[in-house]
Amino acid sequence: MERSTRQRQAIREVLLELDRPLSPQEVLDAAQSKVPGLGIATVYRTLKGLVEEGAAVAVELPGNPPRYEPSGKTHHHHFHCTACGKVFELEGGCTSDFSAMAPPGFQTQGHEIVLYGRCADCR
Amino acid sequence: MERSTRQRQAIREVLLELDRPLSPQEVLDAAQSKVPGLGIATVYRTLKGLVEEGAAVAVELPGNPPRYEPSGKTHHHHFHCTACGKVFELEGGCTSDFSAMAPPGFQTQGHEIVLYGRCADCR
DNA sequence: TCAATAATGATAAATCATTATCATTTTGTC
DNA sequence: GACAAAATGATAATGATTTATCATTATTGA
Repeated sequence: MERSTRQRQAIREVLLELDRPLSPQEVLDAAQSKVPGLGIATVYRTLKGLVEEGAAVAVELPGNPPRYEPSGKTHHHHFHCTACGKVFELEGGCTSDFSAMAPPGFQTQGHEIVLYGRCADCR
Repeated sequence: MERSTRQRQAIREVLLELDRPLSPQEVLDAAQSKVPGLGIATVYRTLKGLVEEGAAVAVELPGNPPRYEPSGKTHHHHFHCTACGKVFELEGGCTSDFSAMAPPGFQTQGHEIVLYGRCADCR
Protein backbone atom coordinates (compact mmCIF):
# COMPACT_ATOMS: atom_id res chain seq x y z
CA MET A 1 0.00 0.00 0.00
CA GLU A 2 1.24 3.43 -0.87
CA ARG A 3 0.70 6.13 1.70
CA SER A 4 0.53 9.85 1.31
CA THR A 5 3.03 11.53 3.57
CA ARG A 6 4.10 15.11 4.06
CA GLN A 7 7.56 14.17 2.86
CA ARG A 8 6.40 12.77 -0.46
CA GLN A 9 4.07 15.65 -1.04
CA ALA A 10 6.85 18.11 -0.38
CA ILE A 11 9.22 16.35 -2.78
CA ARG A 12 6.61 16.22 -5.52
CA GLU A 13 5.79 19.88 -5.00
CA VAL A 14 9.43 20.91 -5.13
CA LEU A 15 9.92 19.16 -8.46
CA LEU A 16 6.92 20.95 -9.92
CA GLU A 17 7.55 24.34 -8.40
CA LEU A 18 11.23 24.80 -9.18
CA ASP A 19 10.61 23.58 -12.72
CA ARG A 20 14.16 22.52 -13.50
CA PRO A 21 16.07 19.25 -13.11
CA LEU A 22 17.06 18.87 -9.47
CA SER A 23 19.73 16.78 -7.86
CA PRO A 24 18.75 14.78 -4.78
CA GLN A 25 20.59 17.33 -2.66
CA GLU A 26 18.74 20.21 -4.31
CA VAL A 27 15.46 18.43 -3.66
CA LEU A 28 16.45 17.96 -0.04
CA ASP A 29 17.39 21.60 0.43
CA ALA A 30 14.18 22.85 -1.10
CA ALA A 31 11.89 20.34 0.55
CA GLN A 32 13.32 20.89 4.01
CA SER A 33 11.70 24.31 4.08
CA LYS A 34 8.39 22.51 3.80
CA VAL A 35 9.25 19.57 6.02
CA PRO A 36 12.02 20.31 8.51
CA GLY A 37 13.96 17.23 9.46
CA LEU A 38 13.48 15.58 6.09
CA GLY A 39 16.28 13.07 5.49
CA ILE A 40 18.28 12.44 2.36
CA ALA A 41 17.33 8.77 2.40
CA THR A 42 13.69 9.67 2.00
CA VAL A 43 14.57 11.89 -0.93
CA TYR A 44 16.38 9.06 -2.69
CA ARG A 45 13.58 6.62 -1.91
CA THR A 46 10.89 8.96 -3.10
CA LEU A 47 12.68 9.99 -6.29
CA LYS A 48 13.22 6.35 -7.12
CA GLY A 49 9.56 5.66 -6.54
CA LEU A 50 8.46 8.60 -8.66
CA VAL A 51 10.59 7.36 -11.54
CA GLU A 52 9.22 3.84 -11.20
CA GLU A 53 5.63 5.01 -11.26
CA GLY A 54 6.39 7.29 -14.20
CA ALA A 55 5.82 10.58 -12.43
CA ALA A 56 9.41 11.74 -12.79
CA VAL A 57 12.32 11.12 -15.10
CA ALA A 58 16.05 11.10 -14.50
CA VAL A 59 18.06 13.65 -16.45
CA GLU A 60 21.65 12.60 -17.10
CA LEU A 61 24.14 15.31 -17.84
CA PRO A 62 27.84 14.93 -18.55
CA GLY A 63 29.97 14.54 -15.47
CA ASN A 64 27.11 14.78 -13.01
CA PRO A 65 24.91 12.40 -11.08
CA PRO A 66 21.35 12.22 -12.35
CA ARG A 67 18.89 15.01 -11.71
CA TYR A 68 15.14 14.65 -11.69
CA GLU A 69 12.25 16.47 -13.27
CA PRO A 70 8.52 15.76 -13.62
CA SER A 71 7.67 13.52 -16.54
CA GLY A 72 5.35 14.43 -19.37
CA LYS A 73 7.28 17.39 -20.66
CA THR A 74 7.71 17.78 -24.36
CA HIS A 75 11.08 17.04 -25.93
CA HIS A 76 13.52 19.64 -24.68
CA HIS A 77 17.13 20.22 -23.79
CA HIS A 78 19.08 21.79 -20.98
CA PHE A 79 21.32 24.67 -20.03
CA HIS A 80 24.00 23.97 -17.44
CA CYS A 81 25.32 27.03 -15.63
CA THR A 82 29.08 26.73 -15.20
CA ALA A 83 28.99 29.14 -12.26
CA CYS A 84 26.21 27.98 -9.93
CA GLY A 85 25.83 24.48 -11.34
CA LYS A 86 22.09 24.77 -11.78
CA VAL A 87 20.46 23.12 -14.76
CA PHE A 88 17.65 24.84 -16.62
CA GLU A 89 15.13 23.60 -19.10
CA LEU A 90 15.28 25.08 -22.58
CA GLU A 91 12.11 26.12 -24.34
CA GLY A 92 11.52 25.36 -27.96
CA GLY A 93 12.04 22.19 -29.90
CA CYS A 94 14.99 21.32 -32.07
CA THR A 95 14.72 21.90 -35.75
CA SER A 96 17.97 20.37 -36.94
CA ASP A 97 18.10 16.93 -38.46
CA PHE A 98 20.56 15.25 -36.21
CA SER A 99 20.11 11.86 -37.82
CA ALA A 100 22.08 13.18 -40.76
CA MET A 101 25.07 13.68 -38.53
CA ALA A 102 25.45 9.98 -37.86
CA PRO A 103 27.92 7.98 -39.95
CA PRO A 104 26.60 5.72 -42.71
CA GLY A 105 25.13 2.54 -41.32
CA PHE A 106 24.36 4.07 -37.96
CA GLN A 107 20.80 4.21 -36.70
CA THR A 108 19.96 7.29 -34.66
CA GLN A 109 17.26 6.89 -32.04
CA GLY A 110 17.59 10.06 -30.02
CA HIS A 111 19.81 12.89 -29.02
CA GLU A 112 20.75 15.13 -26.16
CA ILE A 113 21.88 18.73 -26.28
CA VAL A 114 23.42 20.60 -23.41
CA LEU A 115 24.34 24.27 -23.52
CA TYR A 116 26.98 25.57 -21.14
CA GLY A 117 27.35 29.11 -19.94
CA ARG A 118 26.12 31.50 -17.29
CA CYS A 119 22.56 31.81 -16.20
CA ALA A 120 20.87 35.17 -15.76
CA ASP A 121 21.64 35.25 -12.03
CA CYS A 122 25.33 34.47 -12.48
CA ARG A 123 26.20 36.99 -15.16
CA MET B 1 62.42 13.07 -15.97
CA GLU B 2 59.87 11.47 -18.24
CA ARG B 3 60.74 8.08 -19.58
CA SER B 4 59.46 6.31 -22.65
CA THR B 5 58.02 2.97 -21.74
CA ARG B 6 56.28 0.26 -23.68
CA GLN B 7 53.17 0.88 -21.61
CA ARG B 8 52.91 4.57 -22.44
CA GLN B 9 53.62 3.97 -26.09
CA ALA B 10 50.90 1.34 -26.24
CA ILE B 11 48.37 3.61 -24.57
CA ARG B 12 49.16 6.49 -26.89
CA GLU B 13 48.93 4.21 -29.90
CA VAL B 14 45.59 2.81 -28.82
CA LEU B 15 44.09 6.26 -28.49
CA LEU B 16 45.24 7.17 -31.97
CA GLU B 17 44.43 3.88 -33.65
CA LEU B 18 40.92 3.28 -32.35
CA ASP B 19 40.05 6.90 -33.08
CA ARG B 20 37.10 7.18 -30.73
CA PRO B 21 36.76 8.25 -27.11
CA LEU B 22 37.89 5.38 -24.91
CA SER B 23 37.18 4.63 -21.30
CA PRO B 24 40.15 3.64 -19.13
CA GLN B 25 38.91 0.06 -19.29
CA GLU B 26 38.68 0.15 -23.07
CA VAL B 27 42.20 1.51 -23.20
CA LEU B 28 43.35 -1.28 -20.94
CA ASP B 29 41.69 -3.97 -23.02
CA ALA B 30 43.14 -2.68 -26.26
CA ALA B 31 46.60 -1.95 -24.92
CA GLN B 32 46.97 -5.33 -23.25
CA SER B 33 47.25 -6.93 -26.67
CA LYS B 34 50.36 -4.83 -27.15
CA VAL B 35 51.67 -5.08 -23.61
CA PRO B 36 50.42 -8.16 -21.77
CA GLY B 37 50.27 -7.62 -18.04
CA LEU B 38 49.51 -3.93 -18.34
CA GLY B 39 47.71 -2.76 -15.22
CA ILE B 40 44.75 -0.46 -14.85
CA ALA B 41 46.70 1.85 -12.56
CA THR B 42 49.16 2.58 -15.31
CA VAL B 43 46.32 3.36 -17.66
CA TYR B 44 44.86 5.90 -15.23
CA ARG B 45 48.27 7.40 -14.54
CA THR B 46 49.13 7.68 -18.21
CA LEU B 47 45.78 9.11 -19.26
CA LYS B 48 46.06 11.69 -16.52
CA GLY B 49 49.54 12.58 -17.71
CA LEU B 50 48.43 12.84 -21.34
CA VAL B 51 45.66 15.23 -20.36
CA GLU B 52 48.04 17.33 -18.28
CA GLU B 53 50.55 17.64 -21.09
CA GLY B 54 47.75 18.44 -23.53
CA ALA B 55 48.06 15.31 -25.66
CA ALA B 56 44.61 14.01 -24.78
CA VAL B 57 41.30 15.41 -23.63
CA ALA B 58 38.58 13.98 -21.43
CA VAL B 59 35.19 13.51 -23.04
CA GLU B 60 32.29 13.66 -20.61
CA LEU B 61 29.07 11.98 -21.65
CA PRO B 62 25.83 11.71 -19.71
CA GLY B 63 25.77 8.97 -17.13
CA ASN B 64 29.28 7.74 -17.86
CA PRO B 65 32.73 8.25 -16.44
CA PRO B 66 35.03 10.28 -18.69
CA ARG B 67 36.47 8.85 -21.85
CA TYR B 68 39.63 10.00 -23.54
CA GLU B 69 40.61 10.96 -27.05
CA PRO B 70 43.67 12.60 -28.61
CA SER B 71 43.59 16.37 -28.44
CA GLY B 72 43.76 18.68 -31.43
CA LYS B 73 40.61 17.52 -33.12
CA THR B 74 38.26 20.11 -34.51
CA HIS B 75 34.99 20.80 -32.75
CA HIS B 76 32.85 17.70 -33.03
CA HIS B 77 30.20 15.67 -31.26
CA HIS B 78 29.59 12.06 -30.43
CA PHE B 79 27.41 9.07 -31.08
CA HIS B 80 26.77 6.72 -28.18
CA CYS B 81 25.70 3.22 -29.15
CA THR B 82 22.99 2.00 -26.80
CA ALA B 83 23.82 -1.60 -27.59
CA CYS B 84 27.57 -1.99 -27.26
CA GLY B 85 28.21 1.20 -25.32
CA LYS B 86 30.92 2.41 -27.66
CA VAL B 87 31.21 6.11 -28.36
CA PHE B 88 32.04 7.35 -31.85
CA GLU B 89 33.19 10.67 -33.13
CA LEU B 90 30.88 12.48 -35.52
CA GLU B 91 32.22 14.16 -38.60
CA GLY B 92 31.09 17.58 -39.64
CA GLY B 93 30.64 20.70 -37.62
CA CYS B 94 27.40 22.05 -36.25
CA THR B 95 25.57 24.67 -38.23
CA SER B 96 22.77 25.51 -35.85
CA ASP B 97 22.86 28.59 -33.68
CA PHE B 98 22.51 27.08 -30.27
CA SER B 99 22.98 30.37 -28.48
CA ALA B 100 19.51 31.34 -29.61
CA MET B 101 18.07 28.43 -27.62
CA ALA B 102 19.14 29.92 -24.32
CA PRO B 103 16.62 31.92 -22.31
CA PRO B 104 16.87 35.71 -22.27
CA GLY B 105 19.67 36.91 -20.04
CA PHE B 106 21.62 33.68 -20.33
CA GLN B 107 25.12 33.69 -21.77
CA THR B 108 26.00 30.62 -23.81
CA GLN B 109 29.65 29.62 -23.87
CA GLY B 110 29.56 26.17 -25.40
CA HIS B 111 27.48 23.13 -26.11
CA GLU B 112 27.54 19.39 -26.29
CA ILE B 113 25.54 17.13 -28.57
CA VAL B 114 25.22 13.40 -28.16
CA LEU B 115 23.33 11.14 -30.52
CA TYR B 116 22.02 7.84 -29.26
CA GLY B 117 21.27 4.79 -31.32
CA ARG B 118 22.89 1.72 -32.79
CA CYS B 119 26.24 1.68 -34.47
CA ALA B 120 26.83 -0.12 -37.73
CA ASP B 121 28.09 -3.26 -35.98
CA CYS B 122 25.10 -3.49 -33.64
CA ARG B 123 22.29 -3.10 -36.12
C1' DT C 1 -9.45 5.27 18.72
C1' DC C 2 -6.73 1.23 17.68
C1' DA C 3 -4.00 -1.92 15.47
C1' DA C 4 -1.39 -3.13 11.48
C1' DT C 5 2.05 -1.73 8.77
C1' DA C 6 4.11 1.47 5.60
C1' DA C 7 7.27 5.33 5.88
C1' DT C 8 10.79 7.93 8.02
C1' DG C 9 15.44 9.36 9.61
C1' DA C 10 20.02 8.31 11.22
C1' DT C 11 23.60 5.98 9.87
C1' DA C 12 26.09 1.88 8.45
C1' DA C 13 27.11 -0.44 4.34
C1' DA C 14 27.60 -1.10 -0.51
C1' DT C 15 29.18 0.53 -5.09
C1' DC C 16 32.12 2.18 -8.33
C1' DA C 17 35.59 4.93 -10.23
C1' DT C 18 39.84 6.78 -9.18
C1' DT C 19 44.07 7.52 -6.50
C1' DA C 20 47.80 6.27 -3.20
C1' DT C 21 51.08 2.98 -1.54
C1' DC C 22 55.04 0.28 -2.03
C1' DA C 23 57.97 -3.49 -3.37
C1' DT C 24 59.77 -4.66 -7.75
C1' DT C 25 61.06 -3.81 -12.49
C1' DT C 26 62.69 -1.02 -16.17
C1' DT C 27 64.81 2.97 -18.25
C1' DG C 28 68.42 6.24 -19.18
C1' DT C 29 73.10 7.77 -18.11
C1' DC C 30 77.83 7.24 -16.96
C1' DG D 1 77.34 -3.26 -17.09
C1' DA D 2 76.11 -0.66 -12.90
C1' DC D 3 73.62 2.77 -10.64
C1' DA D 4 70.00 6.13 -9.58
C1' DA D 5 65.55 7.17 -10.25
C1' DA D 6 61.30 6.86 -12.68
C1' DA D 7 57.63 3.63 -13.87
C1' DT D 8 55.00 -0.39 -13.16
C1' DG D 9 51.54 -3.59 -11.18
C1' DA D 10 48.92 -5.37 -7.38
C1' DT D 11 46.10 -3.89 -4.22
C1' DA D 12 44.64 -1.02 -0.34
C1' DA D 13 42.57 3.32 0.40
C1' DT D 14 39.76 7.07 -0.88
C1' DG D 15 35.77 9.85 -2.13
C1' DA D 16 31.21 10.41 -3.53
C1' DT D 17 26.83 8.76 -4.41
C1' DT D 18 23.35 5.61 -3.48
C1' DT D 19 21.22 1.80 -0.93
C1' DA D 20 20.25 -1.16 3.18
C1' DT D 21 19.21 -1.61 7.98
C1' DC D 22 16.37 -0.95 11.81
C1' DA D 23 14.25 1.29 15.67
C1' DT D 24 10.78 4.77 15.81
C1' DT D 25 6.95 7.46 13.94
C1' DA D 26 2.94 8.34 11.23
C1' DT D 27 -0.84 6.87 8.21
C1' DT D 28 -4.87 4.29 7.02
C1' DG D 29 -8.76 1.27 7.42
C1' DA D 30 -11.71 -0.95 10.66
